[in-house]
Amino acid sequence: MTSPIMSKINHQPQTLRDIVQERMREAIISGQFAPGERLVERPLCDQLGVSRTVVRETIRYLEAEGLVEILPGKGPIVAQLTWADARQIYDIRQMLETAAATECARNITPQLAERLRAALQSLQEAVAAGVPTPMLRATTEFYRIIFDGAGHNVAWEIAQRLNGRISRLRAVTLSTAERQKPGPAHMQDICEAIVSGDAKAAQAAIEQHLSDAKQTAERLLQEK
Amino acid sequence: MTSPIMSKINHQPQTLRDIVQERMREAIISGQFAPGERLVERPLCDQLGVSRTVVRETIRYLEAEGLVEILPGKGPIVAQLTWADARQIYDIRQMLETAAATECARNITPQLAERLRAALQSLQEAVAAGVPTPMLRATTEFYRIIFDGAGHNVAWEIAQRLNGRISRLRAVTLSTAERQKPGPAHMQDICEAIVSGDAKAAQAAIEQHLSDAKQTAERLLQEK
DNA sequence: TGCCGTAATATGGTATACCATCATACAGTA
DNA sequence: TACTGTATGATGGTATACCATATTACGGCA
Repeated sequence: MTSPIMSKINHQPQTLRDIVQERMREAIISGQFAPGERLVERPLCDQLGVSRTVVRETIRYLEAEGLVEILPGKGPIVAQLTWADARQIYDIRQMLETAAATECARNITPQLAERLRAALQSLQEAVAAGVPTPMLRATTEFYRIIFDGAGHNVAWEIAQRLNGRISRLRAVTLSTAERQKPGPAHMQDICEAIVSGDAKAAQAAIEQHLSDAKQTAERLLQEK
Repeated sequence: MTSPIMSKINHQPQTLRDIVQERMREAIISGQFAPGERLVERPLCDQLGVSRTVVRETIRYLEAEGLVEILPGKGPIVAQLTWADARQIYDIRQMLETAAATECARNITPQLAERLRAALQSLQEAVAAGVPTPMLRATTEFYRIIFDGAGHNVAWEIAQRLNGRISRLRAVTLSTAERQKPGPAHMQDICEAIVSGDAKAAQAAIEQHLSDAKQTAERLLQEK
């Protein structure tokens, strides 16, 4: 009875909601809907082959996530990002990531170090290949390990949500900054600092990295 | 035509959703539903006099806020708070509040100082009266001014959401700690530090305050 | 008496129907 | 021709209907 064969089977009903949520979030984050664009429910339903119930519940969720805004009396639109908000998001990310890196450095173990190095490796390969999506994914994975190593799951959720809101900026900052060396170099600094348990250095590397990203983002948002 | 009488009238449709959202959030935060308690939709509908559509959309929103969890194949329950999560929440709050106080101190103006002092006054009166709800409200208002003065609206939203998740703890920590002097004293320290533009002192006061709250919270959650 | 199977019930998931409101377009009139 | 009023369509808000699943309760059988 205690054999793994007879352990509780993992039966996750995977509702339509979950699928649609995932798809719409991805669509917004990847820029398939422009900021400010109206999300008209019925066409979305046709497109996804589901009922309005599902789409509307999804919209409520994404609204709470900050990816969608509701214009009262009008309807949902894709959230628009101001520079004022973006700036704050970068600042908050810096706090969260710094704290996570510090704690992660404190908790460092050989296994954790190995995972970090592997993630860094993947990241560098993705950067070398130059394809945006895998780069973003690898970057996310790298940070996920840091937050995980720190035991900062709450902060991770917040950071992820914030990242969703600045996704458009991230896509561009990654493809410009990251490809031109400093980005991956920073990542390597961060990795090495954490692995060697040097919290101060990690903090500095993260600060450097994010202030670069912030600057690039500012240029982008200002010119628009 | 430029007279205020003929300016655009402020017509906000106030949907049932908004009302129900407010009510249910309040109900959860104020502890009218116990953590882990199932939120059965139909009874809620009867109670509130609305359709399941409205209740379900509200649940989706509160789920994203972290106040409600969905057990797959079961349904929604009031989110349960572990000490591991609570601890992180206090840490994140400390970062956000410290940053806000620092920035607020940097931006201090006579008007802002006046608003802060007034809020502190109200807070002290509420504490003197000893009624929990006004105390919570006054505390919230005090912090709101700090975040507002810092221009940290994004951080404020995050802090508010985190506060929702630890509301039960806050209610208790406020009624124990705050009434016994240190709480209000800390608030006064924070206020004075900001008003005099002393960011370092504000940071120290906030740290002191939150580490107290964190300790009280830990005792509470451990014993449960 | 205890266990198993089936029926009834509770409950969430999904689809659809209906209504109110707002925008738009068209037609009629001055 | 210009303006106004009405009709039509688009769209979100809300309610309801229906289905699938999971739990519970009860009754029959060994």
